Amino acid sequence: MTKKRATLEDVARLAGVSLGSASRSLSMPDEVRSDTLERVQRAVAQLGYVRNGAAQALASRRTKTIAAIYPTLDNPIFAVSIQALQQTLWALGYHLIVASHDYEPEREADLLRRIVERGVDGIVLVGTDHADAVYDLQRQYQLPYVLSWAVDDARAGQCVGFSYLDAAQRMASLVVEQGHTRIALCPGIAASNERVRARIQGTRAALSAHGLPLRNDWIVEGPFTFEGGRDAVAQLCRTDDRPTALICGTDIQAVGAIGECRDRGIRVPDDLSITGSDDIELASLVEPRLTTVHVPTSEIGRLSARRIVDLIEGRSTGEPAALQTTLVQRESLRRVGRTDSETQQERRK
Amino acid sequence: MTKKRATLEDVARLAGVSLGSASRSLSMPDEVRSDTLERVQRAVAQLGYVRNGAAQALASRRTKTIAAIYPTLDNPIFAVSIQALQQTLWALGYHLIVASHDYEPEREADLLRRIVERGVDGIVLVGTDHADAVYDLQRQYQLPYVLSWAVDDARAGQCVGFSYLDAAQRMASLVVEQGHTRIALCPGIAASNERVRARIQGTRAALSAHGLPLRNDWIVEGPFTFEGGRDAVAQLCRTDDRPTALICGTDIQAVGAIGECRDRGIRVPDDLSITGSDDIELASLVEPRLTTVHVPTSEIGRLSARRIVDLIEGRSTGEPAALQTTLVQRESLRRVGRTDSETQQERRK
DNA sequence: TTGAAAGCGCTAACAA
DNA sequence: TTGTTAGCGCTTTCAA
Repeated sequence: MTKKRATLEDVARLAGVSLGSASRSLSMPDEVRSDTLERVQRAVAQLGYVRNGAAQALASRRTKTIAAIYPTLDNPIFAVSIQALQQTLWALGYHLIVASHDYEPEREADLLRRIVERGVDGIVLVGTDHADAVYDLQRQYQLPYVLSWAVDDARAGQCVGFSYLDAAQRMASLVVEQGHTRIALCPGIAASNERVRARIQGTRAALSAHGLPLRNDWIVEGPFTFEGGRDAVAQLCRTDDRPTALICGTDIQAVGAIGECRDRGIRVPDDLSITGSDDIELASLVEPRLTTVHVPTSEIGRLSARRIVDLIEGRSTGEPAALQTTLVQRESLRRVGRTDSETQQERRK
Repeated sequence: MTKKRATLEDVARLAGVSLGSASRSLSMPDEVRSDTLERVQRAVAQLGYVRNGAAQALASRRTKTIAAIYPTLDNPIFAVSIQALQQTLWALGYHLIVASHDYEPEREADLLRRIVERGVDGIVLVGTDHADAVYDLQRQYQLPYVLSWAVDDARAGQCVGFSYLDAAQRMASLVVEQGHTRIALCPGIAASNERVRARIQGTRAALSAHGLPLRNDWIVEGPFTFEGGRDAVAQLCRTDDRPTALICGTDIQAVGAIGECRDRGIRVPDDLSITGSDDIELASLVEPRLTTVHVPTSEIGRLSARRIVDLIEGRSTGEPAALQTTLVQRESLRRVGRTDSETQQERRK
């Protein structure tokens, strides 16, 4: 039973062909005569032969595997995107190695080092903000790479994402248009995260376009977790000088914020409007349902997979530069100074 | 710059030692004299040498990578578990390849075939219910494996999980103790999923222990999604003959069910009590907060990682057989025939 | 403790 | 189209 795994040589011998022909039958079936192919296939079946990936990788210098490094795998936004990435990659014949650095930039370089050592054909990263060591490794080993969740004119060919700046700007404008002037922001943690900085910048731009300030003490940084949202509300409650709207960087934070409001007896949206971003499935399930911006989560995974494979296989990539986002209006954001029933009437028109 | 990646031979030459010594310096540093080691290390640093994983794998027959096949990567329960699995595996020096079969048993065998071909040192699967082809492959290639989210006396050494039967039984008992007699179940989809079947069995056992039936038309199978929970409520609403409690197989379904109830004007828990399972973070954020069973999600990932590595490295695994779950009582389950304020008073005692 | 050398199983260039 | 053969870069006996 455990008679040592069969090798290609065994297959060739049994099929009565050369090693080369056997190899070709598997890798380029149309470059061998059909009867050769058939004999090899029969031998393969008979021996229950399976390729040895390591040998193949060593000889061909291609591992058929991609590594993806995420901040974390359990944020739903990434989980959904990874699912699409993985499915697409497998369909294209690639394996996916995943790793996460927990928002610690130095860890990312360590991970990448080990990934390089192990050998992969390409890497998928998140965003543009990486330690120099990361880019150094990429360059040194000529690793094809894709920056997902990012747009960057200088590296358009390797980016798959949307403009956080634009999304933040539009959301903030919407909030202002609803009559809010006292607006707080819970954007995430800005250090080593250009997406968070873009959010702050976009929000600030929108507010100042309407002559409103974005107060520094109302920019509450915190992690992308339910807890992060809770804490933001807690912090804003420290004084009586409170905002009427809280723009959160992610739906997760927004849901956490809503939970904290409920626990504190703050009515949403009556006392405080709250908005999110991402439009995760949960956004339309919480009470009140979340006003948010819909982002193409799965699409990013799918396109990142295609893009990295195109890059590896030397195909030109004809995908559009930046993906679109759309505002989704639900009940968690409310026109200022208006009662609930008025808002509902408005919505019915 | 792109002067061809350095090999161990280059290192050996530069260090003035043999290939063998260079190799040993990297893999078994205490089997070489310290000055040899030092010279090799210097050469490694100078050349910026990194191992070639494929060559190493080919020669040593160890890939230092584990593959994990999940039903899906974007269910929060799996995402959290994968995060822990991945972190622990990396800390132990292993890479993680992930794949998902979307609850299609045949796909799992295909994935595994490709994984075997590629070469991994071990695999992590979910549950015990797998196509014969999966176990055949495992056996044929002598692949060390761990069944996560499972307990099975016959394979205790490869299982890391808790008893779904027991958990379901205790939850159902709790519901009965709250005075419910009309109890529906939304357990997931039973085909190819022993965990779902255990839930049904456990629930039925608990009900019949109290002389109650589990009506077949109140076992509403559906996917582990928000939508699955919504649909369950929708289906139960088709007639006026309705349950007073709905036990969901996962918190995700429970949250979906609560959302559907809200949309239909069904008050939870007043008109319908709803319980979940898993105790995901969200469970305590929704309104009403979810009564559920807490399961050791991260622990399963962490222990699965340790277990598979122990198995691979021939260490004996001294972990406890089954992990524990605990009931978490919150507001979504309510004593029958009691008003909301009474329940709250009860809770205060 | 070290060096020499034989593979590991496959691909790809070359010749036939 | 096929066979031959030289590696791919490392690990691991085996002797020294």
